[in-house]
Amino acid sequence: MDSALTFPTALRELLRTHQTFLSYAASHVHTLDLTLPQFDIIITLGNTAGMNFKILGEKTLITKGTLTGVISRLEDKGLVQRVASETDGRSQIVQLTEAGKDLYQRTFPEHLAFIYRIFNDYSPEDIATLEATLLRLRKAVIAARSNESEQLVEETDQ
Amino acid sequence: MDSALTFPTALRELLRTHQTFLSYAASHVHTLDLTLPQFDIIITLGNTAGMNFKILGEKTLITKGTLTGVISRLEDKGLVQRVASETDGRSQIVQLTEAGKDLYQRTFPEHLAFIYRIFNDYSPEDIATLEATLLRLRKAVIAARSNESEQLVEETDQ
DNA sequence: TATTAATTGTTTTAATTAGTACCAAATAAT
DNA sequence: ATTATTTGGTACTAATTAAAACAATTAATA
Repeated sequence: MDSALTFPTALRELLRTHQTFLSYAASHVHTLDLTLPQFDIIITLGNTAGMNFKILGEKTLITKGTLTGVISRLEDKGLVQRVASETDGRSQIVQLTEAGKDLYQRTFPEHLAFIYRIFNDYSPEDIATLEATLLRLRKAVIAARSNESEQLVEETDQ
Repeated sequence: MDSALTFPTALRELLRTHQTFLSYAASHVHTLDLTLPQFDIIITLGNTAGMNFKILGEKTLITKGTLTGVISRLEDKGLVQRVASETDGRSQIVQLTEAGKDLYQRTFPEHLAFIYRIFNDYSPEDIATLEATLLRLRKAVIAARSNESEQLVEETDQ
């Protein structure tokens, strides 16, 4: 009767796997004297003409407040630059500088190889299964979140 | 030829799923005026006689430096207390206060129900598959990490 | 047109995070 | 018994994070 009284193993495993992966990825990125969020910006901007904070934040999962600081530090390192948008007076376009493009060209393939090493023993089908399993879980969380308001109504008459 | 030049979808999905879950869990925990790490400490200490920083850090995935601050803030709130270990002069035992036990008893079942709502459409087999899929990925990351030194040797003769 | 509402990015605050250095206590090695 | 090493927790720094408040701009509406 006590099996329902513990935190779900699957979710603990999600947290542990996430942490293990981040630390693996960071071990490579730190050799470039960059943090993980900083490198994420570099590879997101690579081979593009740049994008505004809103889009960049959506792609990297970094919220706008944090993004201001991350971009500023990359600007201090001379890797990205802010350019005022011509079409929207509120928008700043972030793009790689020449040094940023150089860094991207030089390090991204090597980083990808480092990351893909994880899937050494995975078949393409295994990878597809992994993606589907994670996507299903994310959608299940979103569904639970949607039901939150209904539940709140139910819980008021206790 | 360009399919290998993008960040793996499966890992992007891992990051997105993780973030979505954390934000879901936080939406409940914040109603208790606690942060996620703080609540994690409370439920880890619940129904135990307390434990030292080392074990507590391993269970919650919080590194020792961070743990000092989290425990101090919970102490300020009167929910946990530090007690010197009787068997090891270096160790501090962290345990719930009466107020902490009250909070745990009152909120943990409700939190679990909130979390388990995610698995509404999962069969027991689905959950087992999810756990196995995540565990396999974590072990694959650990394996890649182990091979890191060998790779470094190979890469020296370029 | 005038007003209101929504959007974009910055700022600020409190907390967490990883990492390093540090201290005291405990254990191991000699 | 002494020395060296390891271990447990704290202190400190730089960076990230979420959240809220804010100014400037744009969009929507009356």
